[in-house]
Amino acid sequence: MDARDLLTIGQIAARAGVATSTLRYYEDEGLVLPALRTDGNRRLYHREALRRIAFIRSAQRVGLGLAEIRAALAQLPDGRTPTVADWSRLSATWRNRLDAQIRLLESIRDDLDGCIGCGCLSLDRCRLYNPHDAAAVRGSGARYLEGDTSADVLGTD
Amino acid sequence: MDARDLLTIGQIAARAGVATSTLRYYEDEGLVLPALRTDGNRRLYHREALRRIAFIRSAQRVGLGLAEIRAALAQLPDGRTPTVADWSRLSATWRNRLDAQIRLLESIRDDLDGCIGCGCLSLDRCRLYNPHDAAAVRGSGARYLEGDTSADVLGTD
DNA sequence: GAACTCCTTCAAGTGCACTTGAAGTCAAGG
DNA sequence: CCTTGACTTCAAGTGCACTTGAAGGAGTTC
Repeated sequence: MDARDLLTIGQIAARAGVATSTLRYYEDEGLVLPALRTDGNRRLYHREALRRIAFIRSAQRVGLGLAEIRAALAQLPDGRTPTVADWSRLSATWRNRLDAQIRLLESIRDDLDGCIGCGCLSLDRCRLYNPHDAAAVRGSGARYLEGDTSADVLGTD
Repeated sequence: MDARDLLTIGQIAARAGVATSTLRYYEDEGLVLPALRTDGNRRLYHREALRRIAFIRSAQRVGLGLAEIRAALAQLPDGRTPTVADWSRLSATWRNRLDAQIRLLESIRDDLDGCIGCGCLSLDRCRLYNPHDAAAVRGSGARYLEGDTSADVLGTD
C-alpha cells in the first residue's frame, strides 16, 4: 500500500465534492471509514473511499436514506466497496423505486389537472385532497422542490 | 353566523383528517385561525377552515412548503379562503412545478438506466453521480433540493 | 520558532413539519 | 360533587442529513 494512494480528509472532500464534516459524519455512521490514521491522528483514506462516496451520493439521488444505503453496503461481502456486479444488482432495484415515485407524482398531476377549474377542495369529493394512493408524498420535512419560487407561487393576476 | 356552523378543534381535526396538534401548529403559523374562542377559551372554527386546510394539504401534496403556502394565502384579498378562481390560478402554476419534478426524476431514471451494467461510478464520468440538474432527490420519502456539490473537482476514480 | 493552514474531538445547532409531555381547565353525565 | 374526556398553554422532542463552533493539536513554510 503506497502512501501515494492515501488521501487526507480534505483531499477526499475536494475530490468527491463533499464537506469534510460530511466525511466525519459518514464515518460516525459507519458508511465510509478511513483506512488508517497518521501518528498525529489524522484520517487517511484509500482512493476506494471516493467510489464509496460516489455510491452513496448516487443512491441518495435515487431517493434512498442513509440507513438503507448502509444496509445495502453492509450486504456486500467483507463490506467491500461495490463492484460493477453489485452496482448492477442494486441499481436495478432502485429503478423500481424511482418508477414508483414518478408514477405517484404523475397521479398527483392528473388529480391536479382534474381540479384546475373545479376548486371544490371538498373533503369528501376532491381527488387531490383524497389521495387514491396510500403513500403520502411527503415525510416529515420532506420537500419536493427548492428554489426562490416563493415569489411566483401565486400566478399573475 | 349560526352556532351550528362552529366546530371545535376536535371536530375539525376529525373531519379534515389531521391531528389537533397540527391545527394548533397551523394557528401558530398563521395558516388557519379559529373564528373565535368560547368563554372557556376553547377554539371554535368556521366550516370554512376545512376548506383552508384542504387547500394547505393539497398544496403540500404538490410539493409546497408551509412558508410558500402562507405566502399564497396571505396574498388573497382579506386573507380570504381560496375561491374557485383563486384555486384555478394557483393550481395552474403548481402544475409547472410538478412537471419539472417529474422531468427531474425521469432524467435521474434515465441516468440510472445508463449506469446499470456500467457501474463505473466515476466521479468524472458517471452521469448519475454528476447531476446535470441542480436539484437532487434525497432523504427518506423524497426531498428535492440540495445545493449542488459542485463536484467536478477531481481526477479519475 | 512564529505564522499559517489543516486537522482533531465533542457538543450543539439547523430546517421543516409536526408530535409529545406536563400540568392544568372546562363541560357534561352520573 | 366526582369522574371523564376533550380541551388549554408552553416547552421540548423527533427524524434526517448534515453544519457550525469551540478549543486545541499537527504539519509545513518562512
